[in-house]
Amino acid sequence: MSSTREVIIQLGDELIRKKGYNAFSYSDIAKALNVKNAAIHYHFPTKPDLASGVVRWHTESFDRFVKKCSAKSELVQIKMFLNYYTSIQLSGKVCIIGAFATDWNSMEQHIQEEVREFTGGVISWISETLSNGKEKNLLTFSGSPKIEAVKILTNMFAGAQLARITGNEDFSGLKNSIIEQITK
Amino acid sequence: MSSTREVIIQLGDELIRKKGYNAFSYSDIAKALNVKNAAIHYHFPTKPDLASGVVRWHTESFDRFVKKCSAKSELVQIKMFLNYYTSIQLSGKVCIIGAFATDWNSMEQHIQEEVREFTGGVISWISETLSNGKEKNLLTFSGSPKIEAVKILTNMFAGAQLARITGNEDFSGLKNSIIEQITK
DNA sequence: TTGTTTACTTACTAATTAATAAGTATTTTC
DNA sequence: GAAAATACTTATTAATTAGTAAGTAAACAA
Repeated sequence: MSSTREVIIQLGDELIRKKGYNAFSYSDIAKALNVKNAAIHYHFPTKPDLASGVVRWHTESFDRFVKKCSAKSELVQIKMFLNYYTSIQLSGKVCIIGAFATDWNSMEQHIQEEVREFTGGVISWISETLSNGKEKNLLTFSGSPKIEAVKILTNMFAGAQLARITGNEDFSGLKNSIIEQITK
Repeated sequence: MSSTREVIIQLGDELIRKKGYNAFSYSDIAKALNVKNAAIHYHFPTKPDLASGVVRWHTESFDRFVKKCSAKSELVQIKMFLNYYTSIQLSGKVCIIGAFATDWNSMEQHIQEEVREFTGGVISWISETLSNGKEKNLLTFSGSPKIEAVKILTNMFAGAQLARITGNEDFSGLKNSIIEQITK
């Protein structure tokens, strides 16, 4: 149960989402852990292996999130999802979907598949949550749940990116506007 | 007026928006132009100089866009803006704002300022166009023009990013939903 | 206790990177 | 026609990169 492996994933995730996949190197992680580069290669032979580990961590993390809030009302679930993105924005990161999207064409196909699957899962969850909420008359929106889900996701993940450039004042406005949109 | 300089900017722009700022090198451009690396350094001594040239090109390009559609109705202007993003998506690129946003913390402060100014200009233009359209009863939306502008921009620029991952079917749905939202 | 696995280090390679200096041919300017 | 600017090439540097091979020390398993 090497905890080093987990710490490497955490540091890799932070670097990918703060600096970008192609802007960090194994030595960034090695220096932070006070070990040699080869120690990182021991746990993750190649950089795509580390990327894969990071994506898997997000998949597991999102599964835990879904489980954690499954008992709450649909409105609360969506609000919790928006809060997750707020914490991303406040920590100066971007989400893993956005981080990989811009570097997409420099990523291995294998990693693309994993990111694709993760992203599909997130969109499905939002869609279903919106759909269930509408059925129970807890949520209101026009158009298909899928399109509404994509709208919310793009607002949030580009919101976190945009906040780096223009500051964070717009982000909370964006978030409130989404809640208004699906509750009025 | 060396056209090489312009071609380098075009190639640099394409590489930044297709592969990412940290995923391309001067040799990518040099090979495409069939010249030596040093020839690129002659026109743009450092990589941030090239990034600056690319951002300036986008600023001038956006100014031309604003001028070109200033005589049209506000609805048409917004539609033209959405069409611009559609062409980005179809060409497999992301917009310059999104491209720099994810690599933000690996960019020089000087470049960050230029991107910030460009982004501010884009948001202002959307806001004002929405605001004018509302006054003339051509457009309808709840909330402030600024928030609505940020919503549209995030939908579009994350939409182009997301389309890389999930395919382009969602993008047109997103676009239609925005038009519906501001016209009904 | 012996052997094997784990988690590293040391030491290295080959490739790529951004960047510079010095030289050259062509064009432009005075 | 001389001087200077333009647009490169050749050649090189120093740094960084991802990745590997071989060795080691400690924990663990039979």
